[in-house]
Amino acid sequence: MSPTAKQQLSDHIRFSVLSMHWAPGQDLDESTLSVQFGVSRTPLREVFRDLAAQGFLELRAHRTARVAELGHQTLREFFQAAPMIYAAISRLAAENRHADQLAQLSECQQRFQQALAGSDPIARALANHDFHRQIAVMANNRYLLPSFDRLAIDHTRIGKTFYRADADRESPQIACQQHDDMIQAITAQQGERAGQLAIDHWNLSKHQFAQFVMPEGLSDSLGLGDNA
Amino acid sequence: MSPTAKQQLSDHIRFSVLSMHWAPGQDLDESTLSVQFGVSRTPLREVFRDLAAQGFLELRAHRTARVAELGHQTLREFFQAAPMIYAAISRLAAENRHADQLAQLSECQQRFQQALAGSDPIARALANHDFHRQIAVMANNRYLLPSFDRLAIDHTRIGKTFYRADADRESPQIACQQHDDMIQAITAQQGERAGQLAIDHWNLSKHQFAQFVMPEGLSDSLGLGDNA
DNA sequence: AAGGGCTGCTCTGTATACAAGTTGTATTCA
DNA sequence: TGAATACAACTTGTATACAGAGCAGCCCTT
Repeated sequence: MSPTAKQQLSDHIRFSVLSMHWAPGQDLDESTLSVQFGVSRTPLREVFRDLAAQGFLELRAHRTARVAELGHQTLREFFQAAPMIYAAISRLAAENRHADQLAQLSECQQRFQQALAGSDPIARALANHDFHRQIAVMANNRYLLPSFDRLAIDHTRIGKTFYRADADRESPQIACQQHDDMIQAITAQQGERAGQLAIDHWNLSKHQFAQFVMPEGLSDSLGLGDNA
Repeated sequence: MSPTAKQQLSDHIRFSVLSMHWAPGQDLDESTLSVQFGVSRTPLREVFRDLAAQGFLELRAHRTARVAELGHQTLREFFQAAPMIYAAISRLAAENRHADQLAQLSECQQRFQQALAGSDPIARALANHDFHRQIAVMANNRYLLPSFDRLAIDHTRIGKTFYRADADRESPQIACQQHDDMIQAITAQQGERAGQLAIDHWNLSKHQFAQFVMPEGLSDSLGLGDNA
């Protein structure tokens, strides 16, 4: 077995989940994947456990592994937790970032801009995902990171669900500008400003979600008012 | 193999870590534990991975599993994240709790009071741990729970580190009263009040930590001022 | 004809043997 | 005498075979 086979498998699953190539709730077959990646079931199951802990998959005893569900209850919990965690992560990133991490963040933003220029919505979503995760790494807090990761996974998946090419033609540019502002605030170690920018960024994202028709009454219960 | 052997193993490790019976950084031997609990290495390693994901252990490739470290950097991150998460959890518990969960919370508090009456500091710490985790469950948010769990693990371990039987004779009673207040706020679904009570509770806990001599300069950097 | 239970199949969970990597130790050379 | 290197013992990682639980389909009963 190749030394990177496990990593390739893990990357493949993460990509398939984030891109919604695998639908929420979809079953995964151990033996199929194990032959596909030339890995035996033992390390494959370890990968499953790791990814389940990170929020990509769900494991149930004596039952097949599944892509993490994304239902009404999940959405409700997502909207309750996201703005708070995002603001905290952004503030801490400004306070705790190391100078050598700033270049990496700029690289993420560059890749995001390139993805915006392109036409692949999945590439956009993943570049955006990487940008925000880099900020989370710079926040340098092992207690907040697992929550952030779970939020980011579902944020990317929800974004894919709600994506419409015909609407919000200007939103990506606004988001891009907000990214630049966040880089600036983090570079200048302006924690409060970084936190506020995260809220603004969240509200933009939420606005896109809100443009869709929600199941009756859901819109209110998701707290779609402004968090500013 | 007994169907509960894995659970027993998992419980034993959790208890050993939380009680500080196993010191932070201590190595764990797979084969010893596997014979001790009558489980083969395969399920044992799965337990290790789960507990590592929850913050009890740390796994490094090709190296022995360890009890999660608890150093200066960890403490710093802990003090940055704890008040915010605790307040959010408490507020959400008040907003989202189901009526049938209130009885369980009261039971936890009862057990805590019994532990206070007793003389075993570890039993106190674990009862306190269970009480707060019940609140976290009632918050009913899958995104915040992993962060809370990691914080609670280290909070309990830090409490054990800083425990002195000779000091703070009245603190446990204050904490107990605060628990009762939190139950009241959660029962009445007063989110804001529950959040404030969590902050108060945190400040009491922090005060106990602050009574100890910190490594030079650490006290300031941990944000030991009031969060109220 | 419909409901419940039985049987057989499939997939998950576990044990064990083997491979690969790491660490400690001893030996050799400068 | 000290350091570097090769070797050996041990630990972790992986593959595979087997055991046991869930699930579907069928038959039997009512």
